[in-house]
Amino acid sequence: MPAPTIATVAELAGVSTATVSRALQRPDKVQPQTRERVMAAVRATGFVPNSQARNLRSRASRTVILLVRDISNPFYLEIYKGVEEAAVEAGYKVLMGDARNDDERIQHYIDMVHARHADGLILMVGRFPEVLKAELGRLPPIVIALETFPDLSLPFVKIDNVAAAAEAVEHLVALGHRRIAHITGPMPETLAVDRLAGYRRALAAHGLAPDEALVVQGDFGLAAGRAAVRRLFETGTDFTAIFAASDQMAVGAVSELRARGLAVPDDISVVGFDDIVLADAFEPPLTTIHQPRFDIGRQAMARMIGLLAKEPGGEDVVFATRLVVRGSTGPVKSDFQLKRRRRP
Amino acid sequence: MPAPTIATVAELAGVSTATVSRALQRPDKVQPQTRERVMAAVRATGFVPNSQARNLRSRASRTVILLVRDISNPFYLEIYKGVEEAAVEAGYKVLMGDARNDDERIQHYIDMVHARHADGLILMVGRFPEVLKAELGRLPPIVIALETFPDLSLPFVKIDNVAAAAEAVEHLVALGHRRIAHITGPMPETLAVDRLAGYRRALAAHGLAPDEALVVQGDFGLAAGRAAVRRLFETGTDFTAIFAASDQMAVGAVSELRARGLAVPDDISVVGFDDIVLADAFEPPLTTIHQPRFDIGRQAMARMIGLLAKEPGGEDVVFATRLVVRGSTGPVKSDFQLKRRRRP
DNA sequence: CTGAAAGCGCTAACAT
DNA sequence: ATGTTAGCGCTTTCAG
Repeated sequence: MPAPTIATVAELAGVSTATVSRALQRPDKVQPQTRERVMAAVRATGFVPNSQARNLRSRASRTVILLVRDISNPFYLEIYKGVEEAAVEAGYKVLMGDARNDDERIQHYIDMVHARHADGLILMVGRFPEVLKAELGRLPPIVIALETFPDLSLPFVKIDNVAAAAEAVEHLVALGHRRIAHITGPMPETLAVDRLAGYRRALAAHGLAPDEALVVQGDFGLAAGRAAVRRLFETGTDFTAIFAASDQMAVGAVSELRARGLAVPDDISVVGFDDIVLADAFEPPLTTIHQPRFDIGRQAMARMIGLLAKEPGGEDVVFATRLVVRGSTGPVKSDFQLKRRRRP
Repeated sequence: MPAPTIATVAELAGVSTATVSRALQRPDKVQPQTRERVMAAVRATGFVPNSQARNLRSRASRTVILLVRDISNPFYLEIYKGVEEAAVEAGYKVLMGDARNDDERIQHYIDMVHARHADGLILMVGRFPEVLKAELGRLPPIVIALETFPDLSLPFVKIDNVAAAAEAVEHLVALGHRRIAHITGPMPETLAVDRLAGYRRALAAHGLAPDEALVVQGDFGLAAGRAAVRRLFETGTDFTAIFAASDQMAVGAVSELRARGLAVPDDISVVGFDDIVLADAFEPPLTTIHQPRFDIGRQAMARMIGLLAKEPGGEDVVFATRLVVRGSTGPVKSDFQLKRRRRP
């Protein structure tokens, strides 16, 4: 037998299809006893409304695309969880897209909004997609999460990266470190720029002269952390601590330091950023900046729902971060120069 | 102005809407020059087909739900990537659902198939959902990935867990270990059962007597790895190596061993399962079983696409795994008992 | 090869 | 409060 439609239910309940629709969508618009008859018929037939027909008519898909920079980064998992939970509660679906910094893929996901596969876009990508710049006038509903694009005034949910980075560096300074290296994110993305600014601000606040040799560019990935440490050694730069703009890079840095016979934190202290799931299981447990990922996800989706419902309110939110001090940072060692010479 | 529809294009091209539809869907069914006129009109209007209207008519959603056991496990990321890539290529979308071992959530995702939000289900959950058992006769298209449910004959993509687990244990035996503990997955799920079977098979193959005190149940999560080690100590069980049924548990176990003053691999060797992204950045780098996650994801989606297209073929696939030997395993130490007494 | 016309299953507008 | 009617935008017969 074919799947029951609204007409099947209407016939069985002895009402019109419009009444069935109303009983299901706006129960208060129909008399209790009629509603009960309809509900009984729904149960009897096992009717499930066809969402496509409904969406076609109501011109909505009740789907949101979460477009992330790089799906391989476990950082996004907790965010997705928050987004998904808020979505399910509100009867929305979430498609997660992997931007891979690839314009073609980004275009693909944006086209999906035009093709009515999705109603809106939660962006967590490093730069504002070129394809969207072309049509700034008629953008689909967009919420920016974590990232920011200074020129645009779009609703956002984020953290204060400058302050968080400064806090991380303050922590190292308080431990006596003076030669603090920084592994940045991919410049000139705002995330990377802001964290670098926080690093510089903290140094300046303590009268420490900036040294460009201490700043190495990365891309948030594990391999970049390793490469950055290699580079610091190649340039013969002295340092006793590293502030990495992501945990993945911090982990890579620790791994490379160790390969060169240096101990963390005994020889070099390392601070990360993100507090990924395995940060506290790592050896040594990683000192890092914790972000309330789940809440960020939930809030981003909540804003999106407000946007789609054309509700007036909706405040941009800046979430608080906190420094989590674990085992990868310790007091500076004065005999570092000696140890350094031992390396192969 | 409202979004252009197929009628807008038809008018501009001076053809009927049916011809526009054909030019777009089955270009070979329309004369080259007509097609060119249509395409020009499409470009001129910026027309994007409304997927909802199309799907309503063609009774498909071109969407697949990937239902995973626990989204927090980074293990699934690479699988998702594989699924998503195959999906995008074939014009499909992927919704990732978090089962959380919660029947209500699972029900929610299954309802989505009935409501035509999705065409099929790729299952990566520990047990076959109760809600589906009730309707074994008219199941939606389902592909089982990684997991297996012995009673059901559904298309699957998996690895040989028994053989892989046996290989892991063989490796420990070859290093001289005789007292090898095993931290299982959640019993009685097939994944956990199979890996335990592989562990036992390898022991038996070398004439090592099974000892139930060496087997501790876990749930694949980090905390379970820690708890399992605590339990081994509480029961006063002797062991020189651990085979954990997941990397997350292996990491938890290492962390707990270290907290008790034991070194890995000097005092205890540890083998994991999965080869998660951070496995080789971990200290010590984790010896583990590598699974071709991306390919498993791709293949699962490929099978689903075949299923939906009602193509005849479609072979069940068993992917090869491989043992990756890193730093967390080493030769057994004979003075282990002595060290053991030093612990707090 | 192309056009006319009939829906897919639902909801919104307009009646009553 | 309920019913009637008219589509949403597309694909798919069926004719020609």
